[in-house]
Amino acid sequence: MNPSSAQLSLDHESRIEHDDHQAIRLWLRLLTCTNLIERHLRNRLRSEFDITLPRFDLMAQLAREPQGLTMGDLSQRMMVSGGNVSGIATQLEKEGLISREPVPGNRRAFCVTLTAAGNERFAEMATAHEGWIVGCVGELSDAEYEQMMAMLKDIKAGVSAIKD
Amino acid sequence: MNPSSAQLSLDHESRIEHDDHQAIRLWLRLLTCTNLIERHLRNRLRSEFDITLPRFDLMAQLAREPQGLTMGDLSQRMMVSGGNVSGIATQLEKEGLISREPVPGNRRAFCVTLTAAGNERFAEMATAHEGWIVGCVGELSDAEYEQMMAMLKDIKAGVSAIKD
DNA sequence: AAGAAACATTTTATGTTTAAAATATTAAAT
DNA sequence: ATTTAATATTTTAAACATAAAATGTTTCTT
Repeated sequence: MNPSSAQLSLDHESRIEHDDHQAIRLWLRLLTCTNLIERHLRNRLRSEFDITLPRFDLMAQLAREPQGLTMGDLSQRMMVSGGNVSGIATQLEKEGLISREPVPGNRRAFCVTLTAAGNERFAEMATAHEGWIVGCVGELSDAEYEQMMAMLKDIKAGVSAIKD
Repeated sequence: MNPSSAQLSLDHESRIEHDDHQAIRLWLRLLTCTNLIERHLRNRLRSEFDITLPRFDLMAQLAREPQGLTMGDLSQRMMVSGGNVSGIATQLEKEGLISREPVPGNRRAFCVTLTAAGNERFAEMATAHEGWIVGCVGELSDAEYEQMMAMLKDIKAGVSAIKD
């Protein structure tokens, strides 16, 4: 109940054992950092713009592609299930921030785009959002940034190559 | 609908714009990597051990502390809300993998421990789990590992210092 | 001792997320 | 033409997650 530990904080990394593999330590630290940043962004979006992170995420993907994306595109890019996108899109549509229109040549697909209101709203949020992220990971030097990006690129490629 | 992009994959990073700050690129890549690994672990745990990641997570924290942890300890270390831990613990208890017993000197707290069955079950999973993680992030050299750990440590400290 | 404050947990209401099934459309192969 | 397979989305059910309220316990202050 009162574990004597030399650790500074209690989080995912608390579960590390002496003999754990390097890889596990790295993974748990990675997970902790991502969770901390994600929580921070989530809280800020809520308190300052009254929006959830998934909704912001969907809008961010659309802001990048003015011509629109299909539901499947969004699912892939947001890295969540299709059913999930369906629910989020329904809400954003109800709020008038996105529109879902049938694609002329393909009656299966829907083309999702930001409405004028959505664009305006997203622009407001994007600036603040960028500031928060710089506040989280902006302290690294250019060299460190390059190193980190390269290592993460390798990890990403490796994991993507794994077939479940 | 068919954005011409030089990118290799479609994920969180798809929303990067040319003029985005370094920090945003790093954050989105970090998020992508974590999501990919987490999804992989989740799929494996389900297909090979029929358990969810949160339940495994809770058991992993307990395996590290044989004397047990309180619900509050678990909430902090798993980085999720107390109510969430309550629900997960209820299920694991129902499955006989953990036990929740009152603490002698403190009638507010509960001491949560792995049962014998829970210990046995966790041991089986832990070996496989370590292998999966090594497969995800084990390709880095020792030097790279040290660099990454150091940078993430700084990020973690910085973000932890932010008061919402 | 009494009241106030902090603590530990559970419960409730709401929302998110996934996997899987269901529905429907399109494309390919007989 | 018909079947088959692949695609795109929605719906459903179960699990997960949070915030906030409720309950009960302990500690602190007076």
